[in-house]
Amino acid sequence: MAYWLMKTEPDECSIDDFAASPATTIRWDGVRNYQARNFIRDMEIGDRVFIYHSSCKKIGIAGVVEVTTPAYPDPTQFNPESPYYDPKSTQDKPRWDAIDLRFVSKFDNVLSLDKLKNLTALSENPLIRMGNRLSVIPFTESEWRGVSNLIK
DNA sequence: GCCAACGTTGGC
DNA sequence: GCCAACGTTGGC
Repeated sequence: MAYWLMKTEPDECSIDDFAASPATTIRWDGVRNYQARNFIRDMEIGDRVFIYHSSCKKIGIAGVVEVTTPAYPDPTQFNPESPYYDPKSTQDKPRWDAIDLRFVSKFDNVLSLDKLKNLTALSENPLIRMGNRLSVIPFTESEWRGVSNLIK
């Protein structure tokens, strides 16, 4: 099992959307960055994912979800109506992948970026580096544990 | 709303 | 294949 962090603007999709229907999966689509896509392709069923709320009031990690499918072609890339439409994608050669996620837990309080910056376990993690724009970030087990230890 | 960081595009 | 221009991300 591997560990990850995915960023989202809570207006778009937040931990509450997962918590609202804990038995249902939500498709994580619209990733349009090659590095992030490659990480999505590495994901496996059962992997754990921190949900990170960005560009909002309470910036930080809000909870945990799990991967319920292997990566598959992101349907929004084929849809001209979608903001994520990519005219260069074809059914034969899709460029972008999506994944399905299901609720695991919501933190009582969002674990603030400030606290994450002060966590030694994360000192090497790109999340806390200034100007970092990667929306899917792999976590080592010790990074994951370091964050999880702050929740309790 | 500002602006630094940085990925992507496109002309050469 | 270089690199300037441009667009987007995301914290503040």
